[in-house]
Amino acid sequence: MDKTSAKTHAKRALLELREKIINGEFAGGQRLYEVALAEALDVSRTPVREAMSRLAEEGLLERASGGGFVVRSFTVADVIDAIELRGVLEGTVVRVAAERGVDDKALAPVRQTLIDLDKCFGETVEDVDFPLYSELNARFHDQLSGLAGSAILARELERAKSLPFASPSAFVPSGNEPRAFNVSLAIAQSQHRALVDAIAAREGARAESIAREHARIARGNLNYLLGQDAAGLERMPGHGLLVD
Amino acid sequence: MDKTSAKTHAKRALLELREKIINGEFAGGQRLYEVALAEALDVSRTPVREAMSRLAEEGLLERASGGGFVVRSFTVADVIDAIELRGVLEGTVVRVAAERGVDDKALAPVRQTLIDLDKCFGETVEDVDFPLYSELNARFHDQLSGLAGSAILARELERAKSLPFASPSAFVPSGNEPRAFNVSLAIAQSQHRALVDAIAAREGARAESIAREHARIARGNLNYLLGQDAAGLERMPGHGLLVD
DNA sequence: GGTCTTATCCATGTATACATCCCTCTGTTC
DNA sequence: GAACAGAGGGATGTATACATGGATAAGACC
Repeated sequence: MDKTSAKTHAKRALLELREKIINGEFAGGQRLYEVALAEALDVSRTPVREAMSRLAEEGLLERASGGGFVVRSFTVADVIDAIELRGVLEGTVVRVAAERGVDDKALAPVRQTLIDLDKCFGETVEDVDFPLYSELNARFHDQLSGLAGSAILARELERAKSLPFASPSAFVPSGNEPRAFNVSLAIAQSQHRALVDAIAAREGARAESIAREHARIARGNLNYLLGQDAAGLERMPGHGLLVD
Repeated sequence: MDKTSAKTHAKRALLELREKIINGEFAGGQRLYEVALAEALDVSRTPVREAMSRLAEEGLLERASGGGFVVRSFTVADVIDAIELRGVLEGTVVRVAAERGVDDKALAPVRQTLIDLDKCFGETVEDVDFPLYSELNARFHDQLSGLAGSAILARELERAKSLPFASPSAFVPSGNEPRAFNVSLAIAQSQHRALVDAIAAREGARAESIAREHARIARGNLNYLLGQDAAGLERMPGHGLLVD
């Protein structure tokens, strides 16, 4: 959706503000002033307040004690915990899905995504269709959310994934990465298959532990980026939210 | 805090609306209209919008697709899942706390709460100080949240506990309950002790599984209430949010 | 009689004027 | 020189008038 064509001013303000925050145009911890933003976005304070309120729901802003909003800031430790949380919640969803049972009909689209994901891998380790993998990976994880048939669990998992660096596709390499980075994609895909098998076999504990380990790939990739120069970490989605 | 003395109209509206929702004055799924609420609360639409936005953050309201808010509604299955979620998140916090280590100084106030909780139990099974137990139990669980030293995990756990029926003290009996109900309090307290021991011994897996099992007591008590007549379920906090 | 169109109403969206509160800076007094 | 008081400015809080858009009902035409 083109952000300039959003139906209401509040929606447009929401899209623009979210983009600015994620792109790091505001420093983590920085306070946002209604009047200044209203002028910058060329709307009145009312839709700005509405947008900021929604961003607080998303977890990108925090309400300040004396009123107003500040950009939420994250340390590297927070990023690690957010990834851990996502893994725990995905693990819970797939465990519960396995325990309660998922019929083949509901599992079919997930299996189709697995087949599509396989097609991202070519003859050699270097030959990977990164953009397609990233898209299909996101689809796979989205499909997982609903498998437990629990709106409560799905909702909180979606919430956990909404932080840009906690998204399942946050650390998918963009190409020309070290060999080990590419190999991790093949490992991830084998975990995808094992996960679906465990759900189908109603092996809840296995499904849960695979999901948690799967999220650890993201943490590993984060650690790799941390070992690079400063420019490396800047490739992390939402790196502008980092402080320290 | 007296709700009539809140600093701003928005805060007062928030307190009053939250109370009305939890007490079931609005049916689950019912749409809330700004103008009607503004008149009922004797403020303008602006603070009402502000309050509703915060209630949406809390999870008591949902934003409707075409704008506006509806009271979030829960089925019994949702209540079960919310309790499960709380157990999973508490489990994660205590596991991570155990893995990362908690020094004695940080654990001391938790141990003090354990000692205080013991004092709630008298000579006989029937002799339990319910109000005090409920208060101290809430304190114990609040203290757990911070043990992992993770703001991210603590925040999401607090969020999960904010649904009235998912709170750790939601199903603490109020007195004159069947013997089995009272016994469950003693079991819960023994789990409290085992939990703290596991954290101190850095036994993450044990701590996690105890926390999950501990949450199951709430589910058991819910099932007990479901087996009673209709009046039984009405003693569940937030029963007004239930549909079906 | 059915369907399409139009008018009206009601709810939220938006802008804006004004209120209020807090913080800061300055000036005066002891 | 220090401390308190008052003034001023800037931020959010609030009320309200008006805009907009969707749903619904009524009426007219086929």
